[in-house]
Amino acid sequence: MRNLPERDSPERDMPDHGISVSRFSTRPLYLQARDAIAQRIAAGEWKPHVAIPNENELARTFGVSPGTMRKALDLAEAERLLTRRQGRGTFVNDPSSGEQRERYNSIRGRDGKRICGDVEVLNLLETTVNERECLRLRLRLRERVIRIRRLRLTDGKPYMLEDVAMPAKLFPNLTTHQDASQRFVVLAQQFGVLLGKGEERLAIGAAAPDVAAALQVEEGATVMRLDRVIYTLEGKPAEWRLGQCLMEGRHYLAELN
Amino acid sequence: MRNLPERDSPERDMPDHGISVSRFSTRPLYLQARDAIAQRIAAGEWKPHVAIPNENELARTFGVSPGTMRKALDLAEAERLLTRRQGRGTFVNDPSSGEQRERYNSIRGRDGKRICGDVEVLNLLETTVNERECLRLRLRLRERVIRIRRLRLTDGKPYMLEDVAMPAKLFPNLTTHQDASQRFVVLAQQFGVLLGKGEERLAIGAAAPDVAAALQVEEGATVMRLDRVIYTLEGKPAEWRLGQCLMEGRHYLAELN
DNA sequence: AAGTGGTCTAGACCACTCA
DNA sequence: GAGTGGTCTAGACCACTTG
Repeated sequence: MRNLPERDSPERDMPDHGISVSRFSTRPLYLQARDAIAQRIAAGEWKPHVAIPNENELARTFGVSPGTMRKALDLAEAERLLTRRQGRGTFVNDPSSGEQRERYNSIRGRDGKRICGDVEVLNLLETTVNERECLRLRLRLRERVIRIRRLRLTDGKPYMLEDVAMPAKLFPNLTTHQDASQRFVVLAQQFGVLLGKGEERLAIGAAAPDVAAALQVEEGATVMRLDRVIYTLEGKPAEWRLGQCLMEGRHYLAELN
Repeated sequence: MRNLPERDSPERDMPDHGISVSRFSTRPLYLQARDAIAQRIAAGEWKPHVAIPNENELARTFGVSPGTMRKALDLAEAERLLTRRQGRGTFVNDPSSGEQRERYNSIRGRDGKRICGDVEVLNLLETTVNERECLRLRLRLRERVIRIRRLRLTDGKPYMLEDVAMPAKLFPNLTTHQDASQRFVVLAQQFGVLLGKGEERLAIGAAAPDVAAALQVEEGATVMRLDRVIYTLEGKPAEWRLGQCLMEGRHYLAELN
C-alpha cells in the first residue's frame, strides 16, 4: 500500500456511488482519478462546453495530491475527454461539435478538407452476430448486434456505401430510436459510450451488384474498401464498419506516428 | 524568469558545447532537457541499446529537478527516442532494429503482418527541386534534393514502385554512398536525423506505361497511390515518397487516434 | 486583482530487476 | 541488497485570461 499522510482512512467519508478513488486498489491513483473523470463525463454529470472544478478542488474531492490530479487531467486531455486552457479552466469536450465529430473520418476532397456528406439509412435491424462481426467486434456467438446499411452523399450524389455493426449491449433499444442516421460519434455520446482508438484496413475492390446499384456505377467498378473498427476508451470494440467508397476526386489521409 | 533556488548563476560552470539547459531561455526546462537528450542521441554520443544515466544523475548534470527531468524523459519516450524499463534503466532506441525499422510501413499481407520486401534501386541522382517536391518538402526554388526511384519486391516479384525525394541538405553526399537502397529510417539514423510524425495520402490510380513496366502488369492496371511525407522531430519535412502499389492480397492499415 | 492552468522543486516510498 | 524507473506528495512561482 502507499504512504498514507496524517489521515487514517481517507475514503471513510466518501460516498460510494460510482467510481471513486481508493488506496486499497492496486490501480495507480492517477488512473483511478482519470476513470472517475471519464465516468462523470459518460454519465452526463459534467456536460460539454462546461468548465469542471479546478485542479486543486478536484484533488481535494478525490483525496489525491495536486500533482497526481494533474497527471490524471493530462491523460484525460490526451484522450480527448477534456480541453485545458491556461487562465480559463478545464472544459469537457463535445464529441458532436466541430473537429471532434469527424474524428474517425479520414476521407478528404481534392482541396484536402474532410468530406462530411449527408447520410441516408437504407436498412436497420437488430439480429444475431454473423461470423465476421464476431471476429471484428470480439463478441461471442449468439450475441446481438445492430446492423445498419447506409449511404453517404455529397451534393445529392452517393459516394460511399456503409455496412455498420454495433454490439446491441452498448446501444440498447437503438432500433426504436429515430436517429440511426446520426454519426456514430454522436450516437456513442448519447448512449454514454466514450470512444478511444480505432483502426482501419484499406483495400481495393470491385463493386458487387447491390453496391454498384447503390452507388450508381456499373457493376465491377473499382472501389476503396474501408474496414474500420472503433474501440471504447477501455478498448472494447464499439463499431465495425465496412465502407465501399468511390475515390474519384477523393483521397484518404492517414497520420503516421 | 523562473525561481532560482540558492544558486546565483546555475549555468556558469556548465561548458557551452552543443545544446544545454539554460534558465535564460523562455523555453520550458523540460523541453530544453528533451532537446539535450535528442541532440546527444542524434550525435551518436548515446548509442542504441545502451543505458543512459539514471534520472537523478541526469537531473544533476542538466541542473534541473528530478521531476522536471522525468517529464523530459516521458516526452522522449513518447517520441520513441528512448525505452524505459522499471528496475533496469533507460535505453536508447535503435531505429534500424525490429518494429522501429518498419515504423512508417503500413502495408500488410493477408495474414495482417507487415510486408518487408527487398529493395532494388532503379535510379539515383541529386538535382534541383521540381514543383511538387517544393510543395511537399517545403523547400525554396533552386534548393537541391536527392531523388531515388526504386522497386520493392517480395519473393522476387515487384509490388511497389517508389519515387523518393529528400532534401539534400539533410543528407549530404548521399549520392556518393553505396547504401541508397537502405530503408529511409536507417538512412536518417546514419545522418543523425531524428524522425517524428508523418502523413500519407491514399488514392486509387492507373499505372502509367513506365510504372506498369516496372511492376510487370499491363498498362492502366489499378494501383494504390501512396503519397507520404515524413517529418523530423522538429517538424521539418525529411522525405517525400510517392508509392504505386499493387494491392492484390495486401491492405493498408491505418491507426485512428 | 483574482483565478486558472503551466512549470518547477525536493523530497518520499513502492515495484521491479539483477547480481 | 543495491539500483532502477513508477508513483505520489505538498508545496512554490509563472503566464495567461477575465472581471
